[in-house]
Amino acid sequence: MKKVNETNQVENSKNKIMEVATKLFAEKGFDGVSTRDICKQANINISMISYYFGGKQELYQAIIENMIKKNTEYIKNFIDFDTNLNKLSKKEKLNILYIFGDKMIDFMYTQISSDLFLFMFREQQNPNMQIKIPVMNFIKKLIANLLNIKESERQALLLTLFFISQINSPKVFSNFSLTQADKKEFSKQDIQIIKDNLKKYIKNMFND
Amino acid sequence: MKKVNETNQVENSKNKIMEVATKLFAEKGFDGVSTRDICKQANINISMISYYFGGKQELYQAIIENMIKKNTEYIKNFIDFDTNLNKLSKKEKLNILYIFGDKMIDFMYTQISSDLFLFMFREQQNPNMQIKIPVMNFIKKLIANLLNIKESERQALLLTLFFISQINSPKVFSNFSLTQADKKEFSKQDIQIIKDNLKKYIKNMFND
DNA sequence: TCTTGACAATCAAACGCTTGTTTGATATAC
DNA sequence: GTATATCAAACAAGCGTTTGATTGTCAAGA
Repeated sequence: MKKVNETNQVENSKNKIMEVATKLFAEKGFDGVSTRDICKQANINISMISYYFGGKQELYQAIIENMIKKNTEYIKNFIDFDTNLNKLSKKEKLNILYIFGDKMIDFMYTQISSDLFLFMFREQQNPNMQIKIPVMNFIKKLIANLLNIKESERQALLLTLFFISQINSPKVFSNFSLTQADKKEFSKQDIQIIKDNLKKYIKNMFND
Repeated sequence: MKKVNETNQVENSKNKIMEVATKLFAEKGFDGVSTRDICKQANINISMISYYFGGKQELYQAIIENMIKKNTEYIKNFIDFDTNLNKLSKKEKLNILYIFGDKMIDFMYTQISSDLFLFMFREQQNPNMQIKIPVMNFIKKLIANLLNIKESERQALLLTLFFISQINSPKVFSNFSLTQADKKEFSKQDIQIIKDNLKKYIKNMFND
């Protein structure tokens, strides 16, 4: 049966699949989720994943690319990736780092589902997937420009910044918690504290 | 055929399975590894996983428990979990935190395979597994004793400390790297820098 | 000392089940 | 009437586990 031949209908089905798949992949990882799981929860026929995306792997890829694209666009609202770093003062560079941390945390709480970040987080551990994340590359350049340190330390610094902002997302936080009592959402005050801590960390890292 | 009826032989087979399984689970996650993969690499018959451990899930559990036990024993060499925290000064408490970070980083580099940590790291994301990690609970108590802050912030702080020390393990670091060039081991100097940074972070967190 | 029988360790093969994907039919739209 | 979207059913491959046979070991009895 052909429902309604408007692109909307197709996009609705595709989006529904991606939405459910994102949630499930985030929870259980790529191998932990079956195409049947996804289709059942999305109320969509088994064959549609292959029909729309080509296969499970391609659906996975599509989700990650979509997520990175959204994050990149979001961060671009606050940080200009084309900035000539050499023309900036140290204070200005540091300020970009503050904004980066601030906005990444906001992004996790408001933009898209926080599942996406847990997803991205997990994905980075998969050696087979080497998708470039423009935001990360820019920040890495920024760090390189700020500090005359070895590549390895630069990388460690970048990862630390990235992780600190991720760890504190409710979803990630919740999954890493030790007790049930910890499994709660953060308040706005909590978020502010996390932001301040991250800022302190950056300041401490680059000013000493 | 019965090879040699010494417990050694049995332990050798069991250890071989655990060793290979740990490596593979760390690389690809629980669902990403098949029992056939494990047995093939370990040069051991398919049926032996069920024979020795009961099944794949039980093998997984055994590995985690073993890893946590080793880590706990190692850390106990440097930190007394039974210390009455109320009798310590703030400086002494901070010192325990420094030692904790220091030794955790050392542990990742020297004790056992660094795979184990990537494993544990990933494992913490699995909502179905809620195994208690004594080291983490002690540090949490320490933080609670050090700072009169809300539970959520305490938890965030604990996770941040734990993650920072984990992120910088060569294995984790390597998997999170953006480029091939980053995929290298750290030198002793690098490790010292990481330790110093962690110490600065702790100092900054608790002294301000 | 030799034989015997219970037991431990290992194996190839088979089990039933789930997986991702494909198929061919059917319904709808323009 | 052609193209699109959806469906139930079937497909081969892979999964974790079990089976039943086989081999090696060693203590006990002759």
